Amino acid sequence: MALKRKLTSFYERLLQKHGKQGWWPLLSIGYHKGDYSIPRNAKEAYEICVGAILTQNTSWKNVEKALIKMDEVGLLDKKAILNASNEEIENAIRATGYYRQKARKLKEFTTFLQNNRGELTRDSLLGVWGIGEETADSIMLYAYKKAEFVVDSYTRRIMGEREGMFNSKMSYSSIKKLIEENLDKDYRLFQEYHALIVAEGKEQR
DNA sequence: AGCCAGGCTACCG
DNA sequence: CGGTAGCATGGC
Repeated sequence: MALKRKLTSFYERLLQKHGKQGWWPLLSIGYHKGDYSIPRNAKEAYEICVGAILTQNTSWKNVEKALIKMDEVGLLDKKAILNASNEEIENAIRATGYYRQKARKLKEFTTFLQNNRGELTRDSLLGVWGIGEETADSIMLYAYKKAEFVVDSYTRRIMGEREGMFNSKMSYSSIKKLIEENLDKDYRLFQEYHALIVAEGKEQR
């Protein structure tokens, strides 16, 4: 099939050009190229989830500042978030913008985690206020190593508009399905692919 | 000195 | 269903 070949060759091209990206970055080790064992524990997984929420329509630079501040004041922790006032959280994450909404989102998500000790699913995540399709997929893919392809604005622009692999105006779920049906369902491939698309997308500007 | 970031919800027709 | 205003700060 044509799309299958395009997806594979485009991935190879991006890999040649940008190299392995080492997503998702953690405060403790930064990027970790070629190491797909991250996260290694629940605390690291939680940091990824927090980052995924904070980076909604926000540059990673600003998210990093917020994560560092959260860490400094001890808020990069489930129990701490549940016990903190909204104002305390807002102060730590102000640099990411939308800080009132995001403070609420962090609380809603963390409450959900606590009430949900079993296996985390994409559908259950979508029921949490503040978590939409892209954030759910980012969390499943990078925090829980599940092969869920992340579709973002770069995916639409680069793969859709520029490379002509699909109509960029299609729904999130249609694009996701189309891509997933034509790639090996391997979380490491999905992690690297999405990170490479972002690298390519950031470059054009 | 604007425009735009690794989106989502609420609400409209 | 699809389309869009509002959310908000910091970087370039």
